Amino acid sequence: MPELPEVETIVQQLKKKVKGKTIEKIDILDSKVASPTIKKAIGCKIDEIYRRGKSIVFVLDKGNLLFHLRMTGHFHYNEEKFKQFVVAKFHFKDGFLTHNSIRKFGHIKFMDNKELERELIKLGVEPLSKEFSLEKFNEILLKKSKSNIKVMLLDQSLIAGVGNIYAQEALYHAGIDPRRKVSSLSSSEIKKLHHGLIRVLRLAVSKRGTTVENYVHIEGSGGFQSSLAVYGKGKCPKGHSLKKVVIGSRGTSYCGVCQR
DNA sequence: ACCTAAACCTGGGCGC
DNA sequence: TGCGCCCAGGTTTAGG
Repeated sequence: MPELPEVETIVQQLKKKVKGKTIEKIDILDSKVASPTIKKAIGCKIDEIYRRGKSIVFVLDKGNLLFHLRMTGHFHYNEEKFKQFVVAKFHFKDGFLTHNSIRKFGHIKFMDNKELERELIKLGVEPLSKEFSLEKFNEILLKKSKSNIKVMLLDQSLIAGVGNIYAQEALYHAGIDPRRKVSSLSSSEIKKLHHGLIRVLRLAVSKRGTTVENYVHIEGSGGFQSSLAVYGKGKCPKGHSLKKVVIGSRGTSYCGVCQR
C-alpha cells in the first residue's frame, strides 16, 4: 500500500518515463476512478511531476492531473501488465502509460491551478522537508494532545504521507506503545519519535519502498520489507512476540516489551 | 466540535 | 475441492 516512500519512488520513475511528453490520447476504462474531466489533458505537455503527501501531481502546460493511488494503484509504462485492472491509459507519440487499480479506491482528476491549490492546502507538513523540525512536531502534538498517538500520525492534515506501515514502524523505533495518548509523551519520547519517523521514511525511500501485497513500482518491487520491525510480523527484531490490536479501526502490531 | 466506524472495492488466505 | 467469510487500508462520509 503506497505511502510516502512508495509514492516518492513512483514519482522518480514517472519523471524518467513521461516528463516532457505530450499526451496525445486518453482511454478511460473506469470512469469512477478516472474522472472523465481528465480528457482536458489531451494535447497537453507534462512539464513537471511531483509528490505531495501520498498524492501525485502532473503539472501540465495547461492545468494539472491529480492522482491518488490509495492502496492498490499501479503505473506501468509500455507494458500490458495487470491489464484487467487498467482504469486509464495515456498515449504518447512513442509509448503509453497505464494506471491500474485493483480495488478501484483511488482517483485521477483534472484540476486547474486554483482547484489544485485548494486540494493540497488540506495536507499537513511534509515529514522529509526542513519544515518538519522538532519544534514543528511539538507544535502539532500540542494541538492534538487528547488524541491517540498513532491516529495522530495517520492524520494527513497534520503530517502528510505517513500511513499504517510507517506509523507502526516509527513507534517501534521510538519505543512507544501505540495505544498511548499524545499528552502522555515525555519530551525525550517526542524527540525519539520525531527522529524515528524521519529515519524510517528516509531509509524506506532509499530502498524504494516496501512491497507487501500489491505495491509494485514501475521498475519492480521495493526493498524495505526486509527492514520492517513490526508491520505484518510475528516477532520484533529482538525476538519478542508481538501483540496485535485495533487502533483507529486499523490493525496495529507492537511489542509489549520494547514499546512502553 | 469532537471522535468512531462504516463504506468504498476486490483478491487472497483460511476454515469448514 | 470449493465455497464463502474475513481481512487488508486511505480517505470520505455518516452517525453518535
